[in-house]
Amino acid sequence: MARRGTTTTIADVARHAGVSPATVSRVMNDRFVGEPAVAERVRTSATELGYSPSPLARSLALGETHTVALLVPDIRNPAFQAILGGLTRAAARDSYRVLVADSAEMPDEEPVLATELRRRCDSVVLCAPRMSEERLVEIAAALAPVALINRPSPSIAAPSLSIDYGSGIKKLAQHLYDQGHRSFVYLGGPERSVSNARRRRALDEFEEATPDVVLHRISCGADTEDGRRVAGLVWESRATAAIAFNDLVAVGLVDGLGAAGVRVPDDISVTGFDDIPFARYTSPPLTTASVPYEELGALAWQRLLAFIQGEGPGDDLLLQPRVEIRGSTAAPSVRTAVVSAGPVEASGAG
Amino acid sequence: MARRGTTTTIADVARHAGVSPATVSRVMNDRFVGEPAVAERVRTSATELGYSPSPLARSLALGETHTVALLVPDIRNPAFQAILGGLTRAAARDSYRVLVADSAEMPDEEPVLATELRRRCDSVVLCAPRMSEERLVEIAAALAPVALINRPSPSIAAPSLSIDYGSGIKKLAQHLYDQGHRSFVYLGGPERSVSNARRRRALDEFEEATPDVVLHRISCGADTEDGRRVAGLVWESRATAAIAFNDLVAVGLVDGLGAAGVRVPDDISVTGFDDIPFARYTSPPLTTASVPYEELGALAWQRLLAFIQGEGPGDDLLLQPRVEIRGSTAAPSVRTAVVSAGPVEASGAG
DNA sequence: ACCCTCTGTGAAAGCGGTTTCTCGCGCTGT
DNA sequence: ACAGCGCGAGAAACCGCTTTCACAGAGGGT
Repeated sequence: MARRGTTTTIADVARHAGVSPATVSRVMNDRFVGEPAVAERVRTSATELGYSPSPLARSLALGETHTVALLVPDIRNPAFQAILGGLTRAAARDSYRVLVADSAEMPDEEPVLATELRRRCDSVVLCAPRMSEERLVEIAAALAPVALINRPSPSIAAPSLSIDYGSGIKKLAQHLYDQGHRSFVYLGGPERSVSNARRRRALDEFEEATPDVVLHRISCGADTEDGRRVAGLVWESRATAAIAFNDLVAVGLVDGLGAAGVRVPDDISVTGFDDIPFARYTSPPLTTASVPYEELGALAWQRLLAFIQGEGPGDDLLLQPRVEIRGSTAAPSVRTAVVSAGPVEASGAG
Repeated sequence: MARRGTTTTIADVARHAGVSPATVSRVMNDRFVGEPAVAERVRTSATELGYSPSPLARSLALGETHTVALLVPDIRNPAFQAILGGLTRAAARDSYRVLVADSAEMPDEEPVLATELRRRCDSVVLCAPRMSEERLVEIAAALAPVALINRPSPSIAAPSLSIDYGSGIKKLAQHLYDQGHRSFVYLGGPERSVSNARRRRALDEFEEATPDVVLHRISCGADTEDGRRVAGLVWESRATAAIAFNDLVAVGLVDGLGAAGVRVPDDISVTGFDDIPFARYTSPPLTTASVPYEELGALAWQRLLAFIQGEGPGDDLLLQPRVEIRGSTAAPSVRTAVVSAGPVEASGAG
């Protein structure tokens, strides 16, 4: 904000043009219907004084800010950044701005953060909120109109856009199965992540449907470092294929395995999830499920705008990931499938 | 914004507590000095009615929004995303929020965008603005207090934080030189990028200081796709080492070269810049100059906050990149240094 | 008893716009 | 000539909060 008295206000323009503030307002908003000469006078005064209306004052008077908030659990996560990018660019086309906030993976902060954000904005996009369904429903009214990404909620009237993680993870598992793998290990994401729960459930179903498969589960996390940390555990599980929560974990896992002398995919296959821009450039290139996050952000905006403008929330959108088969998966080698001791000398982390 | 009349206002609380709005305001802001019983009454009324002050109205009255804008040329660039992350988290600690905007690499949009953003915020951080110095000076007053990232401007009183790209690129060139390379090609970034100019100038100096070096220059871009596109040109230049504008370009280049059968670093060495999180996981891992972008964002906030609070802008901060030597650089092979025709059959793109 | 200070609270004027309501004026119809 | 109408533009209320200023009442000094 400029120092008091520094900026030119609507009153200054009105005085300069010899009209009332109301007239200036009307001219500035193309709502003026009177004599063209008056409008012209106002316009020249405005440019002469370098006037532009205060968005703040307009927001207060109009009750709309042309701003939308995005709340993510971790702004450093490339997937969320991609969503942010898509949302920002799409919203910009309708001259909306995006306010970002990051709950730093603290679910308890989310409700208060979201509510506070909402007061500054016309709407808020909750991206993969970790808060409980109960809390979500609690604050839903205060947040409306709100959009949900990767967190469908049956009891809230809001546009909801999600990735079908279940279908994606099943496709990945099937791909590994088709290659001959029978012993899998799943590296789980954040405990309270809904998308993690989706993956889990899908794997449960997969396990049930294919009884000759053994599926281990490790609680891991969502970050590269998490993947690296559990490399030792993964190898010790003797699974021939690791299904990582996401690409970051997969990349960390591959790196951690490599540091311990385990080769991918020769000794163990690894899959990621998300298809972050760099997944194709890792060594080896990562087999993963491609998720159009940027598009997800853009679509969220599209739906949200319609919703803001009074249309219904629309049906839940469930985007299908597309499996990208790359170099990090291969048929299990006989050796690793049979020999119990692997090429690891000192097994990595605990 | 909520529908008119839906939210409870300060007047509602005042009425409910049997006091004046002024008193409520004072209580809510811990500026109340009267009878404790009154304060207590107000507080219970407030919680009972679920009241929280409108940030918008406060902003208008107080002349401060507790919001800061970040303007970047391309929100999808990981370097800018890292800066955004650092800024967002640092600002959050002081309960400030970040409004993001993206000029989509259109320099002419920047001044108007920045000015508009500034009206909504207490301050704006210009990240690598592509606009001319002239324009920047023109709008500086309207933007103040402003912070500059990767774009020092001698004539503007503002905190300025930059990466010493010149020093970084020289270190990379020196590293290649030490390995025996004498023929370099530089893949230039966006024409109007100041950081690109810095790199260019440093390479000019390097060329002058080491006369036995031949340095080609290719105009490229800042994205993976740009790097891939010029792979053919790079190989045709017969340079034994390619210095890419940044990691994205380097990654694209390596990929484009690989597609044409050129191996890195066997046939040609490649360096990037930035050390994005994935640089160490590419194939081969990328030799690059590590830049602490997240820290840059955090430091920017720190300086900006001090500046907002009336302290001086402080000295220009020049962060030194640290060269990370990885697998994408090696001594030039005799073959590629001598033989004019390379392993390419149909040279890649034009 | 009186004046003066001090204290707790409210009234009102901002902040910078938008919008409803009103009013004066020139025009038309009879 | 006069009622009625439409039109152009201003006055004023309002959005929700902060803050200055004023004021009533309590308390203390002489």
